[in-house]
Amino acid sequence: MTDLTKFVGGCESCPIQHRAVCARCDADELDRLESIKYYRSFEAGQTIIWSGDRMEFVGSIVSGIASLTQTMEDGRTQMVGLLLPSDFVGRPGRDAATYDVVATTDVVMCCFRRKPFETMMVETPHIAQRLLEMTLDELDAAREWMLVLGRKTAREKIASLLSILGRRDAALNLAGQDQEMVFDLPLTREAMADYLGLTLETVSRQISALKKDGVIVLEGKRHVTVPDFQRLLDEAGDDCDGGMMA
Amino acid sequence: MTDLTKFVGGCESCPIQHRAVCARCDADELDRLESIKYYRSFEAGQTIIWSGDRMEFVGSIVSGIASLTQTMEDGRTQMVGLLLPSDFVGRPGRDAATYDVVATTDVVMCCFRRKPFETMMVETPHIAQRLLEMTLDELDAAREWMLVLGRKTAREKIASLLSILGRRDAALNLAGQDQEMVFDLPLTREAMADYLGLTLETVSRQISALKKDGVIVLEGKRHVTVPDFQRLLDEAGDDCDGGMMA
DNA sequence: ACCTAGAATTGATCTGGGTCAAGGATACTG
DNA sequence: CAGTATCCTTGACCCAGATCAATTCTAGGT
Repeated sequence: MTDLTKFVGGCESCPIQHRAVCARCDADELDRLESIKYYRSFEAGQTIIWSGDRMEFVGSIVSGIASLTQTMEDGRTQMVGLLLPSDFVGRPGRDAATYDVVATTDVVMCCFRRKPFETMMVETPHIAQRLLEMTLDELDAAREWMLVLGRKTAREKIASLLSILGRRDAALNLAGQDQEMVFDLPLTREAMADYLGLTLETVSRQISALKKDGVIVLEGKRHVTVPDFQRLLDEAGDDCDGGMMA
Repeated sequence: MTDLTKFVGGCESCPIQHRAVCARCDADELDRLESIKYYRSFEAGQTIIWSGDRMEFVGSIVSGIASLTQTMEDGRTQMVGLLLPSDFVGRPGRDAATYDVVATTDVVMCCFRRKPFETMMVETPHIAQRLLEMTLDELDAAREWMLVLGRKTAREKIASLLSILGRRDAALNLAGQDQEMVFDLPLTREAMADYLGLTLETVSRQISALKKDGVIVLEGKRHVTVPDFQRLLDEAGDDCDGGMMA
């Protein structure tokens, strides 16, 4: 269980304060939020919310990675969202969850009791404004992903995922652009397959192929080095940028 | 060119007034909107907005169907959204369009000049609230579609699309649930293929197969009858509902 | 150091849907 | 009412990625 005491100090030391749903709130508003908020942690693999369950809270990912997943009766599953620190979980105004939310790594969440949060959303435009912004970004990311799922080859899909993960990591670490890019894969091969609409065998084969071709260098199974990021983008089939992940 | 005079009467006679982004506005707010609004019509096949272009306006689809489309350099295209009457076009706060918007049928739009609209959004929470609601719905639809693109077979994809189009039509015509469902396909085979991540040949083959198996009855190439909607849902692989389209 | 279990790789084979190609069906135009 | 353009269907063949089946890594745990 992750130690939560380091967070209870309050919002002024919160690592996601500038990007989360509360980013625009002033001191008063943060005070009100504080009264309906609590922290929870989840271990890797644990399901945070089951699809169909009543949602008691909404909230933000503080640290770790979670995934939104949809499953058909016969077991086929598709990941429909990757939730990173500062991303918002839950849908105000809806009683029941529509997707499974699963902790991919250990996760700490900042939760708000749902009903009071919804009330507050009506009264404080700062929250709704920020949530709209974040939701529009997520919609863009989802649409970017529809192109990946619908039209890209397996190799392009892997390259797309790696470029997103790498870009995200670079943004976090403030790394320079042209230098070598290094990061750890936060996903298992199976999770990547669920994200990409592939089988885990195909994921494995394509990663091996990218390694053989020198597009990436692997150290162990998870540690990735990208010697030439532009090369990776070319492999992803992205004309220019390759889209963002919220 | 569609006759626009029937709309200039104002918002009180607008067919989408209860579902569009202005749905929550009171009379004063509608007056303000009126001052920055104008109607435009587009013919089937015409591109309403080009990806990368500066966006001069945002707005609502009043009648007709448009599609959001993404294209790779080599020509592969993926439809990432289907815009129906009352759906919102454009992203406030963004200068350049990220997708092509193409009129699938003849389309009439209610446009707002972008800059004044953005100003108004900050000042009148009713607009932002409604837009948030609509964006969340679209995000759900996009995620539903990711499952279709990533994990469903060609036959399931076609059945999914038909069930969405049928459901939408039924909602519009207030038809009873258990009776026969009849509607016209608003999309060409190629547009369906672009939506489903398939080729037009596969779309044609699967439609023929569904016809042969009695899941649907075709009259001409566009007029569809669904004798048993539950059967269609089963073919779509949807456990219960099959998801909504904004 | 050994044991176990999940994660990953790699090979062999199969198949759903893509590709290429040849017509049909409508509908508009002159 | 032929001429032609668009949309659609159908057939033959092929290949990317799925499926089935072993191994091989790697990280804990004892």
